[in-house]
Amino acid sequence: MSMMKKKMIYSVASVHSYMLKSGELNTKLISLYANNQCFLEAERLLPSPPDIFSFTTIIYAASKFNNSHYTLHLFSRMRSFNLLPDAQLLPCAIKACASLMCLRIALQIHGHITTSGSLAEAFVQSSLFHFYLKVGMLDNARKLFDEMPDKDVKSCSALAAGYAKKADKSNARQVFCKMRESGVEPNVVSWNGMIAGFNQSGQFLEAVLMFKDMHLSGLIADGIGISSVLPSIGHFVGLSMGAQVHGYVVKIGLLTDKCVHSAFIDMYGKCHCCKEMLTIFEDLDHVDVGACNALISGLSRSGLVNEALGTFEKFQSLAVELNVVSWTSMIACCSQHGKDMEALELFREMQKAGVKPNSVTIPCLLPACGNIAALSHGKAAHCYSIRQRFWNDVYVGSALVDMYANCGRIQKARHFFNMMSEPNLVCWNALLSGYAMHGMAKEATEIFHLMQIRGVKPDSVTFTSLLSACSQSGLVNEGRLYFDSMLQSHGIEPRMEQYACMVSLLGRAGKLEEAYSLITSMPLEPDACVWGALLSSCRVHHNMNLGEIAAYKLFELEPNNPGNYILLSNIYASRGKWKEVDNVRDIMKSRGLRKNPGCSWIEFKNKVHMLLAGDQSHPQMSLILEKLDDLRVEMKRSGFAPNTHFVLQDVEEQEKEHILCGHSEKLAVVFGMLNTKAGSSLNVIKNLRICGDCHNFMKFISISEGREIYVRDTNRFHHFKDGICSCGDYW
DNA sequence: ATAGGGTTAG
Repeated sequence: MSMMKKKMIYSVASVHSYMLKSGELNTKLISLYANNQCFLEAERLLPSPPDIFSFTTIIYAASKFNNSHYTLHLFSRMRSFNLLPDAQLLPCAIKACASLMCLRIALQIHGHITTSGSLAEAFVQSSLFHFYLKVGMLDNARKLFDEMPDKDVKSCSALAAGYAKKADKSNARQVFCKMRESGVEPNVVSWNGMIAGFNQSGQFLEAVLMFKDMHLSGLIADGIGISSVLPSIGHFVGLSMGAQVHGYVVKIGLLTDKCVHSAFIDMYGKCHCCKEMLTIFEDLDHVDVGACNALISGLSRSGLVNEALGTFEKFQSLAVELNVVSWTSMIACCSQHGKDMEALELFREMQKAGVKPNSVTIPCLLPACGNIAALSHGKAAHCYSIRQRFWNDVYVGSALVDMYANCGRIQKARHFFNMMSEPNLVCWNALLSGYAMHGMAKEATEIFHLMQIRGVKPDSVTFTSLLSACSQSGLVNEGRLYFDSMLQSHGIEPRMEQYACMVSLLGRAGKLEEAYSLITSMPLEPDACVWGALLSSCRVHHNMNLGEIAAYKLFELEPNNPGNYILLSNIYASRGKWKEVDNVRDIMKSRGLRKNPGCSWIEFKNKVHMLLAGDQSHPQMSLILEKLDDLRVEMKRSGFAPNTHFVLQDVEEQEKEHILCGHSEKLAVVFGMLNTKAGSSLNVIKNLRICGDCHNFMKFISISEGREIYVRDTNRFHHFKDGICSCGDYW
């Protein structure tokens, strides 16, 4: 307790004892205690039965000091004595509700106000109006607004800004224009409210237009307006306008405001102008957290992950007080750029540093858990969300659904989804993509129909998941119907992703010609994903003609992606066309792809091997064996690590796990092992989680029962049973 | 007795 307060109590106490002696206990004394924030003492002095005046005195004081919980407590206590508050007291309670976002009590008070007729009082009306604005119940606010006898600049601007914050362009504009028409000119605060509102609701163009209109109306922007419009410029309009505003700000001398600085750094970061961003940062007099955070996110946005990490560490060593935003940005940066382990580590350090993760931190962290199937970390984040009561946040919720699905726990994802009270489209999509990833088409279509029943409008992402689920399960007719319904029933123009899904759907089902004619007739210029889908299908069905067409398209579109060359050579190999295989290899070489053929060659070798293991009576058996030996020699000669598959056959059980962890081509190894007679090999990889150095496509494997195996690549889980993948692909 | 505007993380 401060000295001041101690002294105060001391003197208040002596007055108290004097008054007790003289028997003059009254509201003045209560007021004395309450206005010095000694509420318990004040409450103790309430007469019995308490009267309305004493309560009023304490409530005023509590409200004056923004003690919202206490204000509401007194209010309910007063009501428990059947004392009715007079109108003057109502705004205090409503203000407390607003600061606590307590809707329930506010609605009760509103009811009381309506029945008691105190709504006629302008100040009661006004406080309720602002309450509804604050909690975003615009319809209620609007009703009160329309009944207001005199609508001043403040209420008009507040309502218009409220609509802007809700992205309700037409209402925002309407209220704003009406205000001007009725002769009330908006001031800088009114304009700023509109700009900030539109910016926050993602109406970037609208925010910029408002800023321009303000300028045209002859008003000069202040720091708040500038820092509200800059993010929108960064998002939407781009550099030239940003630079214009920069000049304008320099001219009017506003480059002293902290937020303006951060906003400029952020704006240049969003436009990927790292040089300008750094210049502004270096010119700062004082290192401000906001500016640091904007810098980190700017570096991250341009993919400069190491620079961002370095900057972050530098700030730490400079003892800059890094806040939640700083840590969260850094975690987001890592999990977005493949540094998943680092993200988990940062989350730990953050808590060690005493910075409390919030509801934004969790959805930044969870993708990192999902990427490397770090289920225990994901679960810990889930528990934390429950303790902090933000598991019902839609961002947290969808990230949790995603994480569980990525970790192979699709039932858990569904279970969690069912518990959410108001899942939004992103949550539904997360669940749907989880089912798609697990190849559970039946569940995916059920979810899609449930969405319709619940009135959730699907978007492009929804259809990508739905179609990819159909594609994996071979539901050709259903997939076609869904694809056609996109435009016809839902008004969504199919995009590249959906075309790629359809090509894959038709292709996997063996309808390669149909897939090809879809490609040639599509209204968009097919990209690498579309051709890639065709090439993969051609590999599955050993279709050389279309495979060549697709592959050569891909060699143009992504000449440096070794995967395409490998796919084509696999098709040739499956047909025993060894000369063509060598040709492809030569093209690779000529394009400088020799650097890392190891992985590719092992993959190729394994596929040949799979073919061999799967079909002992292959007509070209001897040729294949011969080729295999050649490759083995070639591998050794090029100095690559010992061929995992062969090594595994020769080593002791306990060494196998070690070898698996150190190699990138585990997947093929796993497959190979399933095809070998040795059942014992399965024990070695049981529950083995591979993370860290492994190849992008092979993040982890999990094994359920017996000879069934689940393998996840970047997009989906593959279910292998007795060496056969449910999706029909080879691995 | 109440009341309008800001940056950075998803």
